[in-house]
Amino acid sequence: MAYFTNKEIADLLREVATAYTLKKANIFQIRAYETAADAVEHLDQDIATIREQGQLEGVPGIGESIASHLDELFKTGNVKHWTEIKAGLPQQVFAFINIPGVGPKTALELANLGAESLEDLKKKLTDRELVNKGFSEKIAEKVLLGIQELANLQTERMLLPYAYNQAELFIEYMKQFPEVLKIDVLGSLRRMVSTVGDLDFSIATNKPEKVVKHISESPQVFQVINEGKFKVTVIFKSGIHADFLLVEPIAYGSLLQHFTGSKLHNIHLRSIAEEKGFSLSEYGVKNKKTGKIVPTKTENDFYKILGMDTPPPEIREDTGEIEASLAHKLPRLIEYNSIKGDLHLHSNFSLEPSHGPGENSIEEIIKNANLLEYEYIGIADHPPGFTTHTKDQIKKLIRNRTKYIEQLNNSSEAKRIRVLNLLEVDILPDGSLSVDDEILKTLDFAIAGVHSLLRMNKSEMTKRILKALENQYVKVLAHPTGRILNQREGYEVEWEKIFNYAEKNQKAMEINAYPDRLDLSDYLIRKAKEKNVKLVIDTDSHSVSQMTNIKFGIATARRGWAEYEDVVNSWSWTKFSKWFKIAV
DNA sequence: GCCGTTTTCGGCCCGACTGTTTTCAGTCG
Repeated sequence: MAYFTNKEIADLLREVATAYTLKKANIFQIRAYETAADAVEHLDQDIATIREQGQLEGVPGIGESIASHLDELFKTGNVKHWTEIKAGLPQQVFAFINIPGVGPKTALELANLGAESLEDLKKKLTDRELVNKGFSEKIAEKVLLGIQELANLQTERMLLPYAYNQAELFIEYMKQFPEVLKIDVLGSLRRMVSTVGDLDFSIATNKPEKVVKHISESPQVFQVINEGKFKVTVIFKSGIHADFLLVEPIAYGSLLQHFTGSKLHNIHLRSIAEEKGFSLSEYGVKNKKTGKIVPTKTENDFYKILGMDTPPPEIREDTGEIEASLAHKLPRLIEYNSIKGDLHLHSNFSLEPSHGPGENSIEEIIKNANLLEYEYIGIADHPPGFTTHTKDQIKKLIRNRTKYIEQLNNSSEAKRIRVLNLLEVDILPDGSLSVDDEILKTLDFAIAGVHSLLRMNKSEMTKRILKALENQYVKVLAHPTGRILNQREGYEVEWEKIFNYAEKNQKAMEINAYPDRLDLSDYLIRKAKEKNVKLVIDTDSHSVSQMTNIKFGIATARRGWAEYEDVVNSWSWTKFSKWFKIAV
């Protein structure tokens, strides 16, 4: 048995596509491998797990043949058929195709001219050795830039909030320019994917030349990579890559639709259009009989021509939204303004917490919660460390905070907002909690999370979490998978068991909106929703400035198809307190 | 090689930009 990550499998599939391309195979066979590579790369779960469950062929883009090859790969570590296809091609070709701007043909040409590795290629391009052998000078320059870019690419993708804020800044700047009639961010950022590679912008304008010039000359731009009449690619001084697509206002909706993607959504959409006699592009919907293109001003117009409702950008991943749009049965996703309270907030109350205290007082948090128009909030500090404090000390410290919160709730100033007395307790390796029941019962409820010994096998971790959830005072499982984006995968858990238990026993799963968590992931949110498990969206703020991160948690919930009924803290206080069995 | 409200065959998304092409190939999104 061998182990492969999704990325590794995607790379292997692309290598086969490359080999097929160079051996002039059927274009559709090549495309099938490329589609499969994209599908695997964008999966939100482990392909190895999917295979264990016998579900490989359920992945759109993977059919009987590729599924059996993948099976062979996992069993033996390689695939005979793929080795045969790749036979006779220089190995370095498969390294060169990773260079932006270099495809199969160029990669092979470079290898045939004597470049033996990326390092060697860089040297031989810089020395002009390959140019002297007849390689195009201009392309050589592009390849050198590409090699530089590849080095940058191998650093991590941007976290969603960072990408979002960077895009907002540039949009503000562009809006000052009178020829920019409309500007939006597109691509994975518009779909609110948890990490973002580069930024795409759409611009409606009647003077594209002027706008192109304005972008190229903007003080934020470090380098212009490509500059056409309707398309500009630049690198910002921040190192971020950005594409700008320009179109006249009458076709703006088509452009928005086209570059929001996802790619898989669009490919599926085009096959639907094909059946109906249409052809789709960023310029509009073309009637194939008359050859006439109908530009669409809005996305709604675009989808309407196809007989569809407009799916929210967050769910355009070809995971059922196209069928739902056609049937006019799209989910009514939770809205960005529908959260009534953030339950996971850390204050600076002197509780001598075991880890990270918050920066602000409970009063400051209340003030901010009022600005966000919340009805209730949860102060969920970490409890005092049980290794550094005696039981009596812990009890006393928590009692102090309980009294303090009671006073706040009784004072006239806090009347508008109900402050919940919570703690974020640790789930210890054996599934017990870091705080005794005697103390937990003085709270409104407890949020429990795994913070130590993250590497545990799947069934032990499942037992550990289940045991914690069995505690009657624990109502929420914090950041359930423990993933840290760009740093570590979540721990492995038998989610089906956890979700079944949670549904039966009124335990909520948290969607933690902290920028590098976004945990649960969109994929697991959808699984939870299908089991009718309730969710809460929290920010885990350690400073009041972080409380606006809630929108990224909502976005992730929307990506998981979550609706109002699924998210407990989108409910009014009356309904919310009833579900949590909080004495009013 | 994948896929199916024309399902086991016969189709398969669409266009911009670049380079060097004088009508197109390669790459990208």
